[in-house]
Amino acid sequence: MNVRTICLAILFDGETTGYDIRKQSTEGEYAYFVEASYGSIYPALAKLEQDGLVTSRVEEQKGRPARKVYSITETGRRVLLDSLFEPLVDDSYRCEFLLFARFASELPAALVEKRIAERICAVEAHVSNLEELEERDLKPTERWILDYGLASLRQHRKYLIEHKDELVALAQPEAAQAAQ
Amino acid sequence: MNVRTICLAILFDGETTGYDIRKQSTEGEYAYFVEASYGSIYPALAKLEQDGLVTSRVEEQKGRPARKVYSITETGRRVLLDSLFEPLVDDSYRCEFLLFARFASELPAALVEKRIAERICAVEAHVSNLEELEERDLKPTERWILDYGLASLRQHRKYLIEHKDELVALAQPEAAQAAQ
DNA sequence: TCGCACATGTAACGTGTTACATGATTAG
DNA sequence: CTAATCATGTAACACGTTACATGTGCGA
Repeated sequence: MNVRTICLAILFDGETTGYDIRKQSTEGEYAYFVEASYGSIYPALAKLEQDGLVTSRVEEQKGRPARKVYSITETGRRVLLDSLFEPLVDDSYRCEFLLFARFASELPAALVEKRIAERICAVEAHVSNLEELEERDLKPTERWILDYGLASLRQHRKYLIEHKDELVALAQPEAAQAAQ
Repeated sequence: MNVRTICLAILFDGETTGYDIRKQSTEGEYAYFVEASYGSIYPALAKLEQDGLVTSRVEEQKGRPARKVYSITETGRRVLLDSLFEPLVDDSYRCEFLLFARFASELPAALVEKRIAERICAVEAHVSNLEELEERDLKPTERWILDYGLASLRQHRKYLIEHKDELVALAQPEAAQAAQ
Protein backbone atom coordinates (compact mmCIF):
# COMPACT_ATOMS: atom_id res chain seq x y z
CA MET A 1 0.00 0.00 0.00
CA ASN A 2 1.56 3.23 -1.14
CA VAL A 3 0.47 6.86 -1.03
CA ARG A 4 -1.09 6.49 -4.48
CA THR A 5 -3.48 3.88 -3.15
CA ILE A 6 -4.29 5.96 -0.09
CA CYS A 7 -5.21 8.92 -2.27
CA LEU A 8 -7.44 6.76 -4.40
CA ALA A 9 -9.08 5.26 -1.32
CA ILE A 10 -9.88 8.64 0.19
CA LEU A 11 -11.13 10.02 -3.11
CA PHE A 12 -13.36 6.98 -3.49
CA ASP A 13 -15.81 8.55 -1.03
CA GLY A 14 -15.85 12.00 -2.60
CA GLU A 15 -13.72 14.77 -4.03
CA THR A 16 -11.12 16.62 -1.96
CA THR A 17 -7.80 18.39 -2.08
CA GLY A 18 -4.26 17.20 -1.42
CA TYR A 19 -4.22 19.28 1.71
CA ASP A 20 -7.26 17.48 3.01
CA ILE A 21 -6.02 14.04 2.06
CA ARG A 22 -3.03 14.60 4.26
CA LYS A 23 -5.27 15.64 7.10
CA GLN A 24 -7.39 12.56 6.79
CA SER A 25 -4.34 10.34 6.68
CA THR A 26 -2.84 11.87 9.82
CA GLU A 27 -5.87 12.83 11.89
CA GLY A 28 -8.80 11.05 10.33
CA GLU A 29 -10.03 7.54 10.17
CA TYR A 30 -7.03 6.33 8.19
CA ALA A 31 -4.52 7.67 10.68
CA TYR A 32 -4.50 4.44 12.63
CA PHE A 33 -2.83 2.36 9.94
CA VAL A 34 -1.32 4.76 7.46
CA GLU A 35 0.39 8.12 7.28
CA ALA A 36 1.51 10.39 4.47
CA SER A 37 3.09 13.80 4.00
CA TYR A 38 2.56 16.56 1.45
CA GLY A 39 5.80 15.70 -0.28
CA SER A 40 4.39 12.35 -1.28
CA ILE A 41 0.72 13.23 -1.73
CA TYR A 42 1.02 16.06 -4.24
CA PRO A 43 3.27 14.17 -6.65
CA ALA A 44 1.04 11.10 -6.27
CA LEU A 45 -2.06 13.10 -7.22
CA ALA A 46 -0.30 14.60 -10.23
CA LYS A 47 0.68 11.14 -11.38
CA LEU A 48 -2.83 9.79 -10.84
CA GLU A 49 -4.21 12.59 -13.00
CA GLN A 50 -1.69 11.84 -15.74
CA ASP A 51 -2.82 8.23 -15.65
CA GLY A 52 -6.48 9.21 -15.87
CA LEU A 53 -7.46 7.77 -12.49
CA VAL A 54 -8.48 11.17 -11.15
CA THR A 55 -9.43 14.58 -12.55
CA SER A 56 -9.02 17.99 -11.00
CA ARG A 57 -10.55 21.42 -11.05
CA VAL A 58 -9.24 24.61 -9.48
CA GLU A 59 -11.51 26.49 -7.08
CA GLU A 60 -10.65 30.12 -6.43
CA GLN A 61 -11.32 31.41 -2.93
CA LYS A 62 -11.37 34.93 -1.53
CA GLY A 63 -8.46 35.61 0.80
CA ARG A 64 -7.33 32.01 0.72
CA PRO A 65 -5.08 30.12 -1.66
CA ALA A 66 -6.96 28.45 -4.51
CA ARG A 67 -7.74 24.79 -3.87
CA LYS A 68 -7.28 22.08 -6.40
CA VAL A 69 -10.14 19.66 -6.01
CA TYR A 70 -9.56 16.11 -7.18
CA SER A 71 -12.26 13.59 -8.15
CA ILE A 72 -11.83 9.91 -8.85
CA THR A 73 -12.80 8.60 -12.30
CA GLU A 74 -14.53 5.35 -13.15
CA THR A 75 -11.16 3.93 -14.17
CA GLY A 76 -9.78 5.02 -10.81
CA ARG A 77 -12.52 3.21 -8.97
CA ARG A 78 -11.95 0.06 -10.96
CA VAL A 79 -8.19 0.16 -10.44
CA LEU A 80 -8.58 0.55 -6.67
CA LEU A 81 -11.16 -2.21 -6.37
CA ASP A 82 -9.13 -4.53 -8.59
CA SER A 83 -6.07 -3.98 -6.43
CA LEU A 84 -8.04 -5.18 -3.42
CA PHE A 85 -8.33 -8.60 -5.03
CA GLU A 86 -4.56 -8.99 -4.85
CA PRO A 87 -3.04 -10.87 -1.91
CA LEU A 88 -2.43 -8.54 1.03
CA VAL A 89 1.08 -7.54 1.98
CA ASP A 90 2.05 -8.15 5.59
CA ASP A 91 1.70 -5.45 8.20
CA SER A 92 4.76 -3.47 9.04
CA TYR A 93 5.20 -2.22 12.55
CA ARG A 94 8.08 -0.08 13.72
CA CYS A 95 8.24 0.75 17.37
CA GLU A 96 11.16 2.54 18.89
CA PHE A 97 9.72 2.24 22.36
CA LEU A 98 10.25 -1.53 22.29
CA LEU A 99 13.89 -1.05 21.39
CA PHE A 100 14.16 1.36 24.28
CA ALA A 101 12.46 -1.11 26.60
CA ARG A 102 14.85 -3.82 25.46
CA PHE A 103 17.68 -1.79 26.98
CA ALA A 104 15.85 -0.62 30.08
CA SER A 105 18.33 -2.48 32.29
CA GLU A 106 21.13 -0.22 31.03
CA LEU A 107 19.22 3.01 31.55
CA PRO A 108 18.29 5.14 34.57
CA ALA A 109 14.95 4.29 36.15
CA ALA A 110 13.82 7.91 35.98
CA LEU A 111 14.24 7.92 32.21
CA VAL A 112 12.43 4.62 31.79
CA GLU A 113 9.56 5.85 33.92
CA LYS A 114 9.35 9.06 31.94
CA ARG A 115 9.30 7.33 28.57
CA ILE A 116 6.58 4.93 29.66
CA ALA A 117 4.50 7.82 30.92
CA GLU A 118 4.97 9.58 27.59
CA ARG A 119 3.96 6.49 25.72
CA ILE A 120 0.83 6.02 27.77
CA CYS A 121 0.05 9.65 27.07
CA ALA A 122 0.52 9.20 23.34
CA VAL A 123 -1.66 6.10 23.28
CA GLU A 124 -4.34 7.92 25.25
CA ALA A 125 -4.29 10.83 22.82
CA HIS A 126 -4.66 8.39 19.97
CA VAL A 127 -7.58 6.68 21.70
CA SER A 128 -9.32 10.02 22.29
CA ASN A 129 -8.88 10.90 18.66
CA LEU A 130 -10.50 7.68 17.50
CA GLU A 131 -13.28 7.99 20.07
CA GLU A 132 -14.08 11.41 18.71
CA LEU A 133 -14.29 10.01 15.21
CA GLU A 134 -16.70 7.35 16.44
CA GLU A 135 -19.21 10.04 17.36
CA ARG A 136 -19.46 11.00 13.73
CA ASP A 137 -21.69 9.51 11.11
CA LEU A 138 -19.75 6.57 9.76
CA LYS A 139 -20.28 3.82 7.26
CA PRO A 140 -20.41 0.36 8.80
CA THR A 141 -16.99 -0.63 7.43
CA GLU A 142 -15.49 2.58 8.75
CA ARG A 143 -16.89 1.78 12.14
CA TRP A 144 -15.53 -1.74 11.99
CA ILE A 145 -11.96 -0.66 11.35
CA LEU A 146 -12.21 2.11 13.92
CA ASP A 147 -13.41 -0.39 16.51
CA TYR A 148 -10.54 -2.64 15.61
CA GLY A 149 -8.08 0.19 16.12
CA LEU A 150 -9.65 1.21 19.38
CA ALA A 151 -9.62 -2.31 20.75
CA SER A 152 -5.97 -2.60 19.91
CA LEU A 153 -4.99 0.76 21.32
CA ARG A 154 -6.92 0.23 24.55
CA GLN A 155 -5.15 -3.03 25.01
CA HIS A 156 -1.81 -1.29 24.64
CA ARG A 157 -2.82 1.23 27.25
CA LYS A 158 -3.98 -1.46 29.63
CA TYR A 159 -0.80 -3.46 29.20
CA LEU A 160 1.43 -0.48 29.75
CA ILE A 161 -0.37 0.64 32.88
CA GLU A 162 -0.39 -2.84 34.36
CA HIS A 163 3.23 -3.65 33.57
CA LYS A 164 5.09 -0.38 33.67
CA ASP A 165 6.40 -0.98 37.17
CA GLU A 166 8.01 -4.23 36.14
CA LEU A 167 10.05 -2.47 33.51
CA VAL A 168 11.03 0.39 35.80
CA ALA A 169 12.16 -2.19 38.37
CA LEU A 170 14.61 -3.59 35.81
CA ALA A 171 16.24 -0.21 35.19
CA GLN A 172 19.24 1.34 36.92
CA PRO A 173 18.22 2.67 40.33
CA GLU A 174 20.34 5.78 40.19
CA ALA A 175 20.22 7.72 43.44
CA ALA A 176 19.55 11.18 42.12
CA GLN A 177 19.25 11.58 38.41
CA ALA A 178 17.22 13.87 36.22
CA ALA A 179 16.00 12.23 33.05
CA GLN A 180 17.51 14.48 30.43
CA MET B 1 15.24 3.75 14.33
CA ASN B 2 17.14 2.62 11.29
CA VAL B 3 18.93 -0.57 10.33
CA ARG B 4 22.17 0.83 11.70
CA THR B 5 20.63 1.01 15.17
CA ILE B 6 19.18 -2.46 14.89
CA CYS B 7 22.57 -3.90 14.03
CA LEU B 8 24.13 -2.14 16.99
CA ALA B 9 21.35 -3.36 19.27
CA ILE B 10 21.77 -6.98 18.25
CA LEU B 11 25.55 -6.81 18.48
CA PHE B 12 25.23 -5.33 21.96
CA ASP B 13 24.55 -8.81 23.30
CA GLY B 14 27.36 -10.54 21.46
CA GLU B 15 29.15 -10.95 18.16
CA THR B 16 27.39 -12.26 15.07
CA THR B 17 27.26 -12.09 11.31
CA GLY B 18 25.14 -10.04 8.93
CA TYR B 19 23.35 -13.19 7.93
CA ASP B 20 22.39 -13.85 11.51
CA ILE B 21 21.34 -10.30 12.21
CA ARG B 22 18.82 -10.56 9.45
CA LYS B 23 17.51 -13.79 10.89
CA GLN B 24 17.08 -12.27 14.31
CA SER B 25 15.31 -9.27 12.87
CA THR B 26 12.84 -11.37 10.91
CA GLU B 27 12.40 -14.47 13.06
CA GLY B 28 13.82 -13.59 16.43
CA GLU B 29 12.82 -11.45 19.31
CA TYR B 30 13.09 -8.24 17.31
CA ALA B 31 10.78 -9.45 14.57
CA TYR B 32 7.71 -8.10 16.28
CA PHE B 33 8.62 -4.46 15.88
CA VAL B 34 11.34 -4.25 13.26
CA GLU B 35 12.42 -5.92 10.04
CA ALA B 36 15.46 -5.64 7.81
CA SER B 37 16.85 -7.22 4.67
CA TYR B 38 20.38 -8.13 3.57
CA GLY B 39 20.51 -5.20 1.22
CA SER B 40 20.34 -2.81 4.14
CA ILE B 41 22.20 -4.81 6.77
CA TYR B 42 25.46 -5.45 4.93
CA PRO B 43 26.02 -1.83 3.93
CA ALA B 44 25.05 -0.72 7.45
CA LEU B 45 27.64 -3.02 9.01
CA ALA B 46 30.32 -1.80 6.61
CA LYS B 47 29.52 1.77 7.55
CA LEU B 48 29.54 0.98 11.26
CA GLU B 49 32.98 -0.54 10.89
CA GLN B 50 34.24 2.52 9.05
CA ASP B 51 32.95 4.65 11.89
CA GLY B 52 34.65 2.47 14.48
CA LEU B 53 31.46 1.35 16.18
CA VAL B 54 32.07 -2.31 15.33
CA THR B 55 35.02 -4.50 14.32
CA SER B 56 35.04 -7.65 12.23
CA ARG B 57 37.02 -10.81 11.73
CA VAL B 58 36.68 -13.41 9.01
CA GLU B 59 36.12 -17.01 10.06
CA GLU B 60 36.88 -19.63 7.43
CA GLN B 61 34.70 -22.72 7.41
CA LYS B 62 35.05 -26.05 5.67
CA GLY B 63 32.54 -26.53 2.88
CA ARG B 64 30.67 -23.36 3.83
CA PRO B 65 31.21 -19.75 2.83
CA ALA B 66 33.43 -17.84 5.23
CA ARG B 67 31.54 -15.83 7.84
CA LYS B 68 32.40 -12.30 8.78
CA VAL B 69 31.86 -11.97 12.50
CA TYR B 70 31.16 -8.49 13.81
CA SER B 71 31.69 -7.27 17.38
CA ILE B 72 30.58 -4.03 18.91
CA THR B 73 33.24 -1.67 20.31
CA GLU B 74 33.08 0.42 23.45
CA THR B 75 32.32 3.44 21.29
CA GLY B 76 29.52 1.49 19.65
CA ARG B 77 28.00 0.67 23.01
CA ARG B 78 28.17 4.27 24.10
CA VAL B 79 26.64 5.54 20.87
CA LEU B 80 23.72 3.13 21.12
CA LEU B 81 23.06 3.89 24.77
CA ASP B 82 23.33 7.64 24.18
CA SER B 83 20.81 7.42 21.36
CA LEU B 84 18.32 5.87 23.78
CA PHE B 85 18.31 9.12 25.75
CA GLU B 86 16.84 10.91 22.73
CA PRO B 87 13.08 11.41 22.54
CA LEU B 88 11.39 8.42 20.93
CA VAL B 89 9.96 8.69 17.45
CA ASP B 90 6.33 7.66 17.06
CA ASP B 91 5.39 4.16 16.05
CA SER B 92 4.62 3.57 12.45
CA TYR B 93 2.02 1.00 11.57
CA ARG B 94 1.07 0.06 8.04
CA CYS B 95 -1.75 -2.39 7.63
CA GLU B 96 -3.14 -3.25 4.25
CA PHE B 97 -5.79 -5.45 5.79
CA LEU B 98 -7.52 -2.42 7.30
CA LEU B 99 -7.65 -0.74 3.90
CA PHE B 100 -9.14 -3.92 2.52
CA ALA B 101 -11.68 -4.04 5.36
CA ARG B 102 -12.57 -0.43 4.69
CA PHE B 103 -13.86 -1.51 1.27
CA ALA B 104 -15.46 -4.77 2.32
CA SER B 105 -18.88 -3.49 1.28
CA GLU B 106 -17.67 -3.30 -2.33
CA LEU B 107 -16.16 -6.77 -2.38
CA PRO B 108 -17.53 -10.30 -2.60
CA ALA B 109 -18.24 -11.94 0.75
CA ALA B 110 -16.22 -15.00 -0.19
CA LEU B 111 -13.12 -12.86 -0.69
CA VAL B 112 -13.63 -10.99 2.57
CA GLU B 113 -14.05 -14.24 4.43
CA LYS B 114 -10.92 -15.65 2.85
CA ARG B 115 -8.78 -12.65 3.70
CA ILE B 116 -9.90 -12.61 7.31
CA ALA B 117 -9.12 -16.29 7.61
CA GLU B 118 -5.67 -15.63 6.16
CA ARG B 119 -5.10 -12.81 8.58
CA ILE B 120 -6.09 -14.88 11.57
CA CYS B 121 -3.71 -17.52 10.31
CA ALA B 122 -0.88 -15.03 9.99
CA VAL B 123 -1.49 -13.66 13.47
CA GLU B 124 -1.57 -17.17 14.86
CA ALA B 125 1.74 -18.03 13.20
CA HIS B 126 3.22 -14.90 14.69
CA VAL B 127 1.90 -15.80 18.14
CA SER B 128 3.36 -19.31 17.88
CA ASN B 129 6.69 -17.86 16.90
CA LEU B 130 6.80 -15.60 19.94
CA GLU B 131 5.59 -18.36 22.24
CA GLU B 132 8.45 -20.51 21.07
CA LEU B 133 10.90 -17.73 21.84
CA GLU B 134 9.43 -17.45 25.33
CA GLU B 135 10.56 -20.99 26.08
CA ARG B 136 14.14 -19.90 25.64
CA ASP B 137 16.40 -18.42 28.24
CA LEU B 138 15.71 -14.69 28.08
CA LYS B 139 16.80 -11.59 29.87
CA PRO B 140 14.04 -9.89 31.85
CA THR B 141 13.74 -6.98 29.41
CA GLU B 142 13.56 -9.40 26.50
CA ARG B 143 10.76 -11.19 28.26
CA TRP B 144 8.96 -7.92 28.93
CA ILE B 145 8.89 -6.86 25.30
CA LEU B 146 7.97 -10.35 24.17
CA ASP B 147 5.06 -10.38 26.59
CA TYR B 148 3.99 -7.01 25.28
CA GLY B 149 4.02 -8.30 21.74
CA LEU B 150 2.17 -11.45 22.67
CA ALA B 151 -0.53 -9.55 24.53
CA SER B 152 -1.06 -7.33 21.54
CA LEU B 153 -1.09 -10.14 19.01
CA ARG B 154 -3.49 -12.26 21.05
CA GLN B 155 -5.81 -9.33 21.30
CA HIS B 156 -5.77 -9.00 17.52
CA ARG B 157 -6.60 -12.65 17.15
CA LYS B 158 -9.43 -12.42 19.63
CA TYR B 159 -10.90 -9.37 17.97
CA LEU B 160 -10.75 -10.89 14.53
CA ILE B 161 -12.38 -14.13 15.59
CA GLU B 162 -15.14 -12.35 17.50
CA HIS B 163 -15.91 -9.78 14.81
CA LYS B 164 -15.16 -11.42 11.51
CA ASP B 165 -18.79 -12.27 10.83
CA GLU B 166 -19.81 -8.64 11.13
CA LEU B 167 -17.42 -7.69 8.36
CA VAL B 168 -18.44 -10.56 6.13
CA ALA B 169 -22.07 -9.53 6.60
CA LEU B 170 -21.23 -6.11 5.15
CA ALA B 171 -19.73 -7.58 1.98
CA GLN B 172 -21.46 -8.33 -1.33
CA PRO B 173 -23.46 -11.53 -1.01
CA GLU B 174 -22.66 -12.84 -4.47
CA ALA B 175 -24.56 -16.01 -5.27
CA ALA B 176 -21.72 -18.12 -6.60
CA GLN B 177 -18.30 -16.57 -6.66
CA ALA B 178 -14.83 -17.98 -6.25
CA ALA B 179 -12.47 -15.64 -4.43
CA GLN B 180 -9.74 -15.28 -7.00
C1' DT C 1 18.05 -34.45 -8.06
C1' DC C 2 15.92 -30.51 -6.45
C1' DG C 3 15.89 -27.04 -3.52
C1' DC C 4 17.02 -25.16 0.80
C1' DA C 5 20.36 -23.33 4.25
C1' DC C 6 24.53 -21.19 4.64
C1' DA C 7 26.99 -16.74 3.49
C1' DT C 8 28.35 -12.02 1.52
C1' DG C 9 27.81 -8.38 -1.20
C1' DT C 10 26.31 -4.72 -5.02
C1' DA C 11 23.37 -2.00 -8.15
C1' DA C 12 19.21 -0.34 -9.63
C1' DC C 13 15.22 1.20 -8.26
C1' DG C 14 11.23 2.79 -5.60
C1' DT C 15 9.34 5.44 -2.20
C1' DG C 16 8.86 8.69 1.11
C1' DT C 17 10.56 12.58 4.31
C1' DT C 18 12.31 17.20 5.32
C1' DA C 19 13.01 21.56 4.26
C1' DC C 20 12.14 25.30 1.45
C1' DA C 21 9.36 28.81 -1.24
C1' DT C 22 5.10 31.70 -1.09
C1' DG C 23 1.43 34.32 1.08
C1' DA C 24 -3.20 35.90 3.09
C1' DT C 25 -6.44 35.45 7.03
C1' DT C 26 -7.87 34.56 11.58
C1' DA C 27 -7.85 33.36 16.38
C1' DG C 28 -5.70 34.00 20.77
C1' DC D 1 1.63 40.64 17.40
C1' DT D 2 2.31 35.92 16.98
C1' DA D 3 1.15 31.59 15.65
C1' DA D 4 -1.66 28.61 13.34
C1' DT D 5 -4.52 27.36 9.36
C1' DC D 6 -5.29 27.29 4.74
C1' DA D 7 -3.01 25.76 0.30
C1' DT D 8 0.25 23.97 -3.40
C1' DG D 9 4.29 22.49 -4.93
C1' DT D 10 9.58 21.19 -5.66
C1' DA D 11 14.31 19.55 -4.71
C1' DA D 12 17.55 17.28 -2.10
C1' DC D 13 18.15 13.66 0.50
C1' DA D 14 17.67 9.38 3.29
C1' DC D 15 16.50 4.93 3.44
C1' DG D 16 15.29 0.58 2.28
C1' DT D 17 13.80 -3.31 -1.03
C1' DT D 18 14.44 -6.45 -4.91
C1' DA D 19 17.02 -8.78 -7.83
C1' DC D 20 21.30 -10.39 -9.17
C1' DA D 21 25.95 -12.66 -8.69
C1' DT D 22 28.39 -16.73 -6.59
C1' DG D 23 29.07 -21.28 -4.62
C1' DT D 24 28.98 -25.68 -1.42
C1' DG D 25 26.82 -29.28 1.29
C1' DC D 26 22.95 -31.70 3.01
C1' DG D 27 18.44 -33.62 3.51
C1' DA D 28 14.04 -35.24 1.28
